[in-house]
Amino acid sequence: MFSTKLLRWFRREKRVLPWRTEPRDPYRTWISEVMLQQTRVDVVIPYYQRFLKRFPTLDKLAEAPLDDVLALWSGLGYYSRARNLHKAAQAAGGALPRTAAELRELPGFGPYTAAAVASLAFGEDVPLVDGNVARVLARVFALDGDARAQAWRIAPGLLPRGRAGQFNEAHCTSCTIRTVCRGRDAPEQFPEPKKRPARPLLEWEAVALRRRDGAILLVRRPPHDLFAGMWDLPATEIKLPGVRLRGPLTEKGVVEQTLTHRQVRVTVKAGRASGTPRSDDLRWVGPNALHQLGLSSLARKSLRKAGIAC
DNA sequence: AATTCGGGGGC
DNA sequence: GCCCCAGAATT
Repeated sequence: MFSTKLLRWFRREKRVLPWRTEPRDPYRTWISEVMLQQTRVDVVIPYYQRFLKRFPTLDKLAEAPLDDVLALWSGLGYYSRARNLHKAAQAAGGALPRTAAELRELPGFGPYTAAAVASLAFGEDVPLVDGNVARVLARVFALDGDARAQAWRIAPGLLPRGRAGQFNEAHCTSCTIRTVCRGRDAPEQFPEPKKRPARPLLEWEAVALRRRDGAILLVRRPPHDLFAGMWDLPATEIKLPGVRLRGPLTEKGVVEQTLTHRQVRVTVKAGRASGTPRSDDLRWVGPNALHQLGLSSLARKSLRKAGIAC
């Protein structure tokens, strides 16, 4: 009997990745590579489809308001990726540069993404190192210390000239170099496991204020803060200039979200209010507009806890 | 060289 | 609940 797990695996392996068009499109390659940073293929695909539908070209992305870009990124995490994507689209001036060195100048292009776009979409002979490459090379060569940095040093020598794109994208269905792999007998030892940092608890109280017509009061989170630039329920401690509370707040419950470096816990309250916010970062949002707004996953959890579909 | 920045899936 | 992770920017 086949397990459902096996079937799921089989389906995943057969799946067509929508950014692997022929010929390869630089814009699409770029978007997919950025979305795939720290994010699984299965999660990315629907986001990619929606994003490409809304921003089919570099120019469309450059012309779009940042808020629209963040809205399409809502739930994907690491929102600076979206802000940098937008900034880079505007800086590119109509077309992406064709070399890794030049791409590296654009915001959001680190060593990996620059090499990926240059080799996959423009055919440049440059190697790349992602987490997988670093791990494989760490095992094959028994690298200790900073495997990623050493892998970048080794990679150019492994690159078949003229086929960098093909080489960089290849994935191992089976390992054919076991016999020369120096980490074979202790694969878990290479690369050295990282020590995990503590995860301090970050806690605040937020309030879902509803106007008589059902609109919800949302605030834009400040830059350089967690979820920077995303919309959220206002914390009860912040001032709400122009907004008047109508009646008491009632507690609706607690929502939590585990992030890489923090555990976040938000106590959600609800109440009624009215008035005209005297700030661009504070606005009433109709219940039907919530789904097309740049909200973090935690913000959506908070809204649902307050009984608001989003 | 460390720290920060989200989130979901496997078990 | 605890594990993992397909990077970049900042300090």
